[in-house]
Parts: sequence; C-alpha cells; structure tokens
Amino acid sequence: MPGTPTIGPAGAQGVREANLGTVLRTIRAAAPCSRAEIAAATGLTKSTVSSIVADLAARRLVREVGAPAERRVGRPGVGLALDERSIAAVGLEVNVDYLTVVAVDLLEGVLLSRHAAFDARSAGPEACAERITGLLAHTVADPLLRSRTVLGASVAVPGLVDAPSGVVTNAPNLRWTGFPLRERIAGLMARAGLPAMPLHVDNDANLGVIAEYRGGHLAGTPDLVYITGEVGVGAGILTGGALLRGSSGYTGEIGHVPLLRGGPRCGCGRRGCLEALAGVEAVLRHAVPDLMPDGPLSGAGLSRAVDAAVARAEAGDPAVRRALRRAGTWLGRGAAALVNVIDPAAVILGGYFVPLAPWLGPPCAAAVAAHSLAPDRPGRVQTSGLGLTAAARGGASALVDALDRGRLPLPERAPAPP
Amino acid sequence: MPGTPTIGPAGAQGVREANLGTVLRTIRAAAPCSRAEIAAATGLTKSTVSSIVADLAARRLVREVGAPAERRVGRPGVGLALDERSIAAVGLEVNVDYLTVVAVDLLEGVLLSRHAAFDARSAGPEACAERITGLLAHTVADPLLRSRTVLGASVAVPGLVDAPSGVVTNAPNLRWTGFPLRERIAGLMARAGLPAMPLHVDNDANLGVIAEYRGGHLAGTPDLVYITGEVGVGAGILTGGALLRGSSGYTGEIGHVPLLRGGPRCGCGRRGCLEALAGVEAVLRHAVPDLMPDGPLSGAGLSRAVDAAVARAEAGDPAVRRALRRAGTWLGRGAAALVNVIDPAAVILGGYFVPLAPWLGPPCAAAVAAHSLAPDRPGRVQTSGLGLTAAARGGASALVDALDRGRLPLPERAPAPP
DNA sequence: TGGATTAGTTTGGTTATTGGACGAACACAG
DNA sequence: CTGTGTTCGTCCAATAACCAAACTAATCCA
Repeated sequence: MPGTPTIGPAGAQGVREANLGTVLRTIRAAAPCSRAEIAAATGLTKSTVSSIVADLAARRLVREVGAPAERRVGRPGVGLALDERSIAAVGLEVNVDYLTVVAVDLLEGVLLSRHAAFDARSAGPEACAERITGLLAHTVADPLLRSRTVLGASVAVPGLVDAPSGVVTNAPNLRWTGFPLRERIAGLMARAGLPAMPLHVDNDANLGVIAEYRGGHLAGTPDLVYITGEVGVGAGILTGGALLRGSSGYTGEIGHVPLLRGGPRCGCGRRGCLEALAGVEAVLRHAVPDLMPDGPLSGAGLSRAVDAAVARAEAGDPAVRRALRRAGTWLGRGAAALVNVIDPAAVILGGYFVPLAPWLGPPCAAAVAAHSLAPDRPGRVQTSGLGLTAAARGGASALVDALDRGRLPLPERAPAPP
Repeated sequence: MPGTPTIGPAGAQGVREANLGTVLRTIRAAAPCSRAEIAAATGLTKSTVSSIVADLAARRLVREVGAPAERRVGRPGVGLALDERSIAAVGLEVNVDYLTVVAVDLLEGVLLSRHAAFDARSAGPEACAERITGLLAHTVADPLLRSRTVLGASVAVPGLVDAPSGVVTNAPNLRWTGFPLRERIAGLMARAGLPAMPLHVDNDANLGVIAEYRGGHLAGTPDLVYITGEVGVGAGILTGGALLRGSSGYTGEIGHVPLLRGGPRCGCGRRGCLEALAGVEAVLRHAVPDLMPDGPLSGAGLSRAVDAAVARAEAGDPAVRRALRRAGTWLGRGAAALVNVIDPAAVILGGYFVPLAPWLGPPCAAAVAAHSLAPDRPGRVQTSGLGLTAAARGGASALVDALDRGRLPLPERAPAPP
C-alpha cells in the first residue's frame, strides 16, 4: 500500500516534474546514452524524451557528448550525459568535536571537503551558527564553486531537529534546545550581504543514511539503517527509499534503549542505555582509560583517543580488544531491536565506529544474528565507506536528490559550450 | 523526503486518478457537500470537479442527495454523498482458533460479519483454503451482497506473507510454510464456477493497523502501531500513512525480541521471547493454569479461557490480576523497543488483549513510558475498538482504500435511481 | 548506388486541467 | 411581485503535456 495520497490538485506540471526526474535519473544511471535508449528504458515516447532532454539541457543539467564508440547498423545516437560543471550543493555537519563541509556536483563527486576540530559544546549555539555561516560563505566563494549555481546548503546536527522549520529541538550532546538554526544562518548571511539560498537542517543520522543510499557501497538499497558513532548513538532509517520521521521526530533514538538493568549511568539519567554501553565515549573509557579525562572531552580529544585505541588494537592489546568486543556485542543487541522492527537490508556502522570496525564489527554482526528473528543474512552489518563526512555528504546529496525527483529550481540558461 | 520516485512514465491518466481520489476522499469527509465546496476544498476548478463527479456518479460511487438544509443567499448547491448501495468488499481472517468474514460497503459500514471457532492448525492448509473459499462463496451469494459489485476479497493470515504473490511464506502458529494461498483460493473458486475477483493475502497485523487507520478511534493518524494478541504477538506498522514492509517482510516481528535472559522457553526454540512472556497463550497459562491443557489448545479453547480469565479478574482474583500485570509490563517493554525506533503516535492493543486490557493496559502503558526516550504522551497506549474482526475489516478497508486513491476498477453503469 | 536500419524531429491527435462567460436558482429589498 | 445581487453548475475555448505515426537524417552493408 503506497503512502498517504498527496494533498492538493494534480495537474500537468506534476506529470512533467515526474518525467523530468525519470529522465534525469535514467541518464545518471546509463550515461552516456541516446534519447532512443532513454525512451526504451522509461517507456516514454521518443518525442517526449526529446522535449524533456531539451528542457534539461536548457538548464545545463544535461549535455550532448560525442556519439558512443559502439558502432552498429543504422543512424548512431548522440550520447547524453549529466553536465557536472553547472551546479553545486553544499552539506555541513556540526558535531560535538568537529565541523565538516562538503560540496558536491551533479554527479555527487566531491568538489571540496574540509574537516576541522571544533568544540561546539563550549562554543554555544550562537557562536556555532556564526562559525557555520562563515564556513558556508567561504565555501561558496571558493573558485571551485564560483562559476556554479549553488542549489542550497544543508546542515546536519546530532539531535532532534524539526526539519520543516529548521529548529534544533533538542541536541543533548551539544546542549542546545529550541535553537532556530536555519533562521539564524539565514539572518547572518543576509547581514553579511550574501545571496539567499535554500537552507535545510536535519538530524545527522537521517542525512547519513541518505548519503549511504545515494553514494555508499549499498547505494540504491531502499531499506537501510545507518548508525552514527559519535558521542551519541543514533540511527537514520530509510524504508522504501524514504526517511522514517515518525510522529514527533524521535525515530531511531536507539541511543537510549535500555539494554542492561543496573548498567552504567547514562547522560540521560537512566542506567544501561546503549549509549552508555557502546557509545564511542563509553567505549574509549574502557579501551583507553588512561587517555580519557575525567570531565567531558573537548576539541580533537575524541579523535585522538580513537586513533590511539586503533593503534593499540592493531598492536594486539588484549584489554582494548576485549573492550571493543564487548561494545560491539552491546551495539549488536541494540541494532537487533531495530532489525526486528524495521527489517532493513543492512545496518551500516558509521562515524567513529568505522575505524573501530575491524574489532567491533564481527561481534556486532554476531549479536544481530543471534537476536533477530529473520533468517541470518550474511553482510547484514556493514561498515560505512564515507567516514566522518557521511552526514555532510548526505545533506548535499539530499539537495541533488530534489533534482532527481524533477524539482528543478533553476532558470533556463544559454546552452553550455561543448 | 518523499519515497522512491515511481517508476514508469507519468501521464494524464495518472493525474485523473489522483484527482478522482482527492474528490472521492473529500466527499467522504465532508458529505453532503456541493461541487463548489469540493472545488474550494481541493483547489481544483469547478469545471474539473464537475467532470470528476460525473465520472464517479457513472460508476455509482457518488450520488446526488437533496439540497442541503442550510439556507444562504445565492443558488443552493446540490448535495453529494457517497453511494453506499453499490459496492462491497470482503475481508477474511484465518487464525489459529477462528475464522472471520466481514463485508463492508463504500462507507466501510459493516454489511455482514461472521465469526466461527475453527481449528486451523489441525485442519491443515489445503482444508483451510477450502473452508475459506466456501465462506467467501457463501458471503458473496448473501442477499445483502448479491446486488453489489464486489471489489475483491482479502485474507489475513498470522504469519509471514509475500503480499504481491499471495504466498504464505511461514506461519509458525498455523504450521504452514510456502503455501500459495491466493492461487489455491482462485483455483477452488474457478472450479466451483464462481466469478473471478481480485484476491489479496496479507499479514494479520498489517491489516489490523489498516483497520485502525481507517476505522478505529484514531482513524486518520498516519503513524500507528497495532499489536495483535492472538496465539502469536505481532505488530503492524504504519508510517506516514503507509505500511512498513521492510526488505523481506519481517517487519514488526516483535514476538521474538529477547526480553529476559534465561526466561521461559518459546515455540521458536529460544528463551525469554516476548511471545513466551506476554503472548495470550503464555498469559493464560499463568493466569488460569487450571483451564489450560498440557498440549496445544484447539478450537474455541483459547476464547473460553480468555473469558474465564476476564471473569476471575473482574471478581478480583489476585493471582489472575498479578499474571496480567506482569504480562502487561513485558508487553510494554517490547512495545517500547518499537516506540523508540518508530515513534508512532499510538500503540494499539488488539485481538485477545482487548478484553484483558483493563488489567494489562495500565502496566503496559507504564512500561512504555518508562522505557521510551520521547517525552511521555498520555494515551500512547490504546485499546482497539475493533476486537477480533480488526484484521478482516482491515482487509476489506484496504480494498476500499484503492478507490480512495482513485483506482476505480469499475465499469460505467446507468446512473443509480434516486 | 540503393536498401535496410536505427535516431531524432515534426505534425496531428488525445486527455485532462484551466479560466472565463453564461444561464439557473434562490434570497432579499423595494 | 418584480428586479437585483449572489452563488452554483455547465459550456467552451485555450493550454499543457503526452502519444502515435510519419518523416528526415545518418550510417552500414551489399
């Protein structure tokens, strides 16, 4: 059964939008390809495809490339491909201990990527918004982006976000509540005389799973779960190719599922939460206790501690390996709850879990297999290939995704030179 | 982010379909209403609404009723309402110990409802298919349905179902595996010389949540979970108004989430599963041990035992109340896992949990509140008002829902007499 | 050089929505 | 009881988009 029927009247422009998206996606998948091939693949007629391709070319999203090398009988088709020189999309991520920016082109190739240690917790939300705005301004001014149309920017935040309004409802690890991040960034940009652009704010796990869906090893798998391994543990859930948002935004909040009665105390006040057992900070406190301060970590501390834990685990340190194994098992138990409810094709471990995955992954996979009902499926637990840029890339990808759905907020322009 | 873009070309008939659905749903919600009111409510123009209403009237789904009593200045509109005399949809449910049929009209009013004790487990799948076919044939031949167009029939099964093919992949409590139920029913109907009709097979919890979405107290709430309380425990999950199906159909399989290490042995071979702690059969073994046989229950045994447990609980029997309280707490823990992942607006307890709800519901709600992260929401745990007919009604509703989406597999007919 | 084949464009036709004009039906005021 | 104003529903021409088929273009091959 499909979703709730769309409200509002349907009209011809909706049809056009759908078909623009279909053709764009087909070219993305099959480039270089001819109009005739697109017609065959989509079921549209050749005339419709010609009309749509003309439209896309006028917006510089598609261009003609040389005829395909393959030589067959009959008139050769002219190859079409996405024009990756025309647009850009920016994704940012703010997290407890770092700030990331990524800009991608229409092919979702990375144009530019910056990662910097940053103590968002002590900076506070207002200073953070300023820092983000500065980074965004700097990014769009980069020579690599200057000649492109910027589709917009998206900001990933580790916490509960009301995506439509761009308000960060509650981000415990940043200690933000009810902060109107989008509004702030838009205000700061206007004050600095920068051109307005679409701004989106969303949860980091939600954007992480979008990144995996569009660019990870499992790209295109419509039922995916992405688990962030930052200070907090959260899950982004994609079902049927769409984000699960729930009735109030609390989907995938597995960081605080109770796993062990009377277990270690968690930041949320309860005991035995997944985050207190398998969150990166908790893992490191067991694995490399000598490197962890008594108070909260700040700046690049977490990253350094992860590196140290990896080095020791590689060297065969039994205490570190034991700590990672136990954390992996708890993580698997938490993930199993999710697998039993959602039945995803795969669970992808992201963030700081990626470098730790050689030791954390196998026990996690074993625990998922042991505690889930569905028959065991090899490769159900995977490691992200996107590292700490996943959320930022996902934000940028989400902007590109709007084009793939036929929503082209782009003016017609003179056709691109060959 | 909306779901995966629909594949295939979009065309004018898709627009018509969407708008037919929009108008039909508007009339359902606002009847009796005039064409002008529909135009205002939907954003379509008056001419389009006229055209669509004519189409719906030709298919006898809508009829003109007397002008509305409300008197205002200007020409009065002619009232439109759904014509409930024209079609019918049939829903059946086969479960371990009973068989249910329900037929509804376009307003989803119940035309006919039968519930019979039936030992599906010992009858076996083939005999069951014969029995279902017989019941269906008897139902469509009923004088109440004879004059109507039957949209189709849907069968709810407690187990894993591949809905597109109508094959029951695995129904442990019925002991069916890989049984092609739809194909069998279609074959038996053809052999009996009955007219073919669309047949659907789906999981009972999935259809239960559809019934709640369309006809329960929480009708229209797009993020709902329905928990069946039959011999097994399963959840049907609706998110954004659409069923969650997962990558291989194992969504909502909460019956076997492990809750208590070393707990009671479960039918699945493991220990401490939710079903072994809070499944109806397990509950009754604790609550009314004297009424439960050592072997498996058969026929109407379960229903009688539930009645007895209710009677004793009402009389204040402390052992029964204690057993129900404990089961409710376990159920709440299992439901909390679901709430933390899905964030539904409500969790609805169905099946045999309904009569037991006065004692089982409050501890269940308390456990959900205690173990879920999102702020407590009163009324998060609800009791179904549909009793044991939920799944059958949901199947029938799903057929009506196709009309509400504009898919009208109905021939044009002479307009209905006033 | 001409036939076969495939690509892309052009032209005409279909479906469905839109928007404005118009007649119909009623209330109200004089 | 008659005119005026208001709202309802329909009719008709215009528009947008897709489709089907004819047509031109480009290439291979005999």
